[in-house]
Amino acid sequence: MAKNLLIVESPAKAKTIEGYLGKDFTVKSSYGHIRDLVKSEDAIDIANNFKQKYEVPADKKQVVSELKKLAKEAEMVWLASDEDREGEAISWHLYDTLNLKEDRTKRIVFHEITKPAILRAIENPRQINYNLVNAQQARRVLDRLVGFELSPVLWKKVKPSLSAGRVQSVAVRLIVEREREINKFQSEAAFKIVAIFGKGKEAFKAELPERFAKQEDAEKFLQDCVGADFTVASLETKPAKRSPAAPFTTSTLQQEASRKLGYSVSRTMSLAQRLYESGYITYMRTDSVNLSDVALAAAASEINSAYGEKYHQQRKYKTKSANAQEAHEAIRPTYFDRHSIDGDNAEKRLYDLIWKRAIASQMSEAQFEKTTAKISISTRNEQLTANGEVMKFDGFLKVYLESSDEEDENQQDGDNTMLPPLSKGQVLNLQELTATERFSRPPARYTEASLVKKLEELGIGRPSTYAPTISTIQNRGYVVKEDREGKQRNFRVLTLKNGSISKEEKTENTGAERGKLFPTDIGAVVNDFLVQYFKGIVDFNFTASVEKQFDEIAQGMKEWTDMIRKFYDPFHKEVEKTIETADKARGERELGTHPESGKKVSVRIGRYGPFVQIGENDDEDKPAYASLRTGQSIETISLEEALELFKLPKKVGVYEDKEMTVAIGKFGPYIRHNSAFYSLPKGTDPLDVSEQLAIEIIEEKRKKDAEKLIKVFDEDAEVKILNGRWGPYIEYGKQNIKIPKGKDPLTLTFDEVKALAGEAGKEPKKGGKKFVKKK
DNA sequence: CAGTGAGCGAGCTTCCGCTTGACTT
Repeated sequence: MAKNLLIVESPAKAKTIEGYLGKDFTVKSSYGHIRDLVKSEDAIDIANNFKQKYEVPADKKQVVSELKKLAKEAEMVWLASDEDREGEAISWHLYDTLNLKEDRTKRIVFHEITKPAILRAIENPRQINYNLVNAQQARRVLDRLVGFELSPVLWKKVKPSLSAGRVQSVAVRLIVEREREINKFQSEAAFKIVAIFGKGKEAFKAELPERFAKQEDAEKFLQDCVGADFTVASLETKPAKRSPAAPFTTSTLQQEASRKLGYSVSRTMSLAQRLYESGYITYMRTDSVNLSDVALAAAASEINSAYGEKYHQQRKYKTKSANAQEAHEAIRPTYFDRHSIDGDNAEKRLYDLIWKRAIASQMSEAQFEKTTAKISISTRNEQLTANGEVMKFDGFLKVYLESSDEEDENQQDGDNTMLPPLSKGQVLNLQELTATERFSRPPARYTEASLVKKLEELGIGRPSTYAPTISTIQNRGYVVKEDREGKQRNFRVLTLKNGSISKEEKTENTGAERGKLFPTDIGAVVNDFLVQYFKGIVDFNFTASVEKQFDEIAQGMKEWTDMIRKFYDPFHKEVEKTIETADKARGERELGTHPESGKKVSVRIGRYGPFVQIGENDDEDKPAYASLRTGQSIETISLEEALELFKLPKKVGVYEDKEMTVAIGKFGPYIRHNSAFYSLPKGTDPLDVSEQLAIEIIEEKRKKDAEKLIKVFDEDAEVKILNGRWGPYIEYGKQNIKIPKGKDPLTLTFDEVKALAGEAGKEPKKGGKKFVKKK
């Protein structure tokens, strides 16, 4: 039995370290926290100085009992959890739970998993820092108190099962407020002037820095340019440079993987986890941009041998975020000379991104020569500007270019172009001059990754929680990630060519979105409720201000119970007051009156989501109801759109003695007939479907289904074999079952099919929970 | 892929941060 037991947080880390330390050390992992507050109400004894009640969760019992056993046998236990608030608390929980003894326990820390760093740590043990532990307890207790007092308020005032918390509620607020900014945004049009001079290879573009708000001014400008002289008025050449970005942290990795590879935040994290467990990269949940000395040296030697010494430039980056805890290194390849890895395509691409970013971070800057030419117009006072850029030395750009969030349209056609040789006073030959109507753009909706970026800037959330937070706000129904179709918009283009001006109207698609975060109505209502009654909690600075106090606790300058008391008492009062006085929040909005009946038309949130109501609840004839459709919201729906909803579902006729009804569902418009669904062909207006057309659609679908059918097993046709997109499969009630390799679908017997259904272990899904009245 | 939409009834829900697998498609 080894004399020493060393405990870290992550099992992959434990493996690596065991290799560094040899036989005298057993290295084990705690798998993160081993204890948490109990789930029940009495987790925190508020009257008794917020005394906490902890328990070892079921899935950690085994880890704890193994560690207990090993600790008993070891001469010395080394607590090597991360050097941050949570890590210190993990060490203390271990100390307490494993019943460790002070003289046989040492606390050590390292920020990088390299042999020298580990050995140095072992040479410099210390004690558990209880100030830091207290800061963690304050954090934990505050989050529990906020979450478990606010959520029940929402259950009472909005809807059951909702949630609120220090982090998620701010994330939702950001999305709700951004959506409102976009909705109230008034786009302004202006004409942008672009000139093309010269021909063929010598051709280049110049722009007018100003834009014209009115078409007549743009037209006047083009008029004036007919037959005008264009002369190079000035020519300026300046050197410019660009420096590489810091190596990845969790948040920047998520952003770049989203922009460059199109990965969702959770996909990036699970791929990174696999790379980490395979030993290809360092730890992927980090807020540090720091590289170890070992890594700096390895990167240097790799760059020198692969690209030459002039491409190397050692750089040490400093974090920009105020509450970074920097317990780990930046995310980097474990070995810089490993240019590619074994793995699936997605893993390879992510590794490639990490490798390039880390290597580039240690490379020299790229050098450019930027040329600006100003071009005067004989008939006008304004000057056109042409920009050219020539790369003199590629530096880090040899391997990596960071992408940006803003798709700036000026950037795309203006920069990175070369100008032909020009001289001052040179007269230019105008090929074409255009005035194109351009529109100012609303702020961009958040993607998962840009939301993470924003949260990090606000100091809200941690590397380990960005991905789960994004899932939570979607799971609660506050936010949806969606594509939305854009709208057609006309814009005008005036062109001066060969001495004459032509006008044209073109169309473009605008406002189309892919994979963006949209608030739902329930998200908006919950947000407004929290902003109204708990402004302090959903304030963007709330986390920053409590973090400051946690820091003071960590430095021993503040008592954690005092801090929590000062927060809790007034907060709890607000909670009680709100429960007592606040009205139920339903986000109700009146749209106007029904043009025929004169009844009130309103929208609000109901048990099953947002809906329109025509008439009052206590009217003699019952009100009519209709649910809102995907993409519609309480806040933006118009009276006309609301009334449209009542035109469907619509009975369009009878076929085979059964009614056909047209309606709009989750997947678009459809015909319902005899409890079967038939999608309408694209482009068909659901209000315009005749009996004849409906019958055609149904017969067409049946014909196609019949072609797919291979074999029917029972009379009700609930079990059959079909030809699917990827080959034959069994339809077993509502479940689809794959036919195993080597089985011929034509010779399968009913018993074999039943066995397959059983093997798959697929019981029909049970319906939602139902309330059973107690007798 | 329906239509539903009051309050009542009983007993549920919920936080943030630190870690991985065990699940299904």
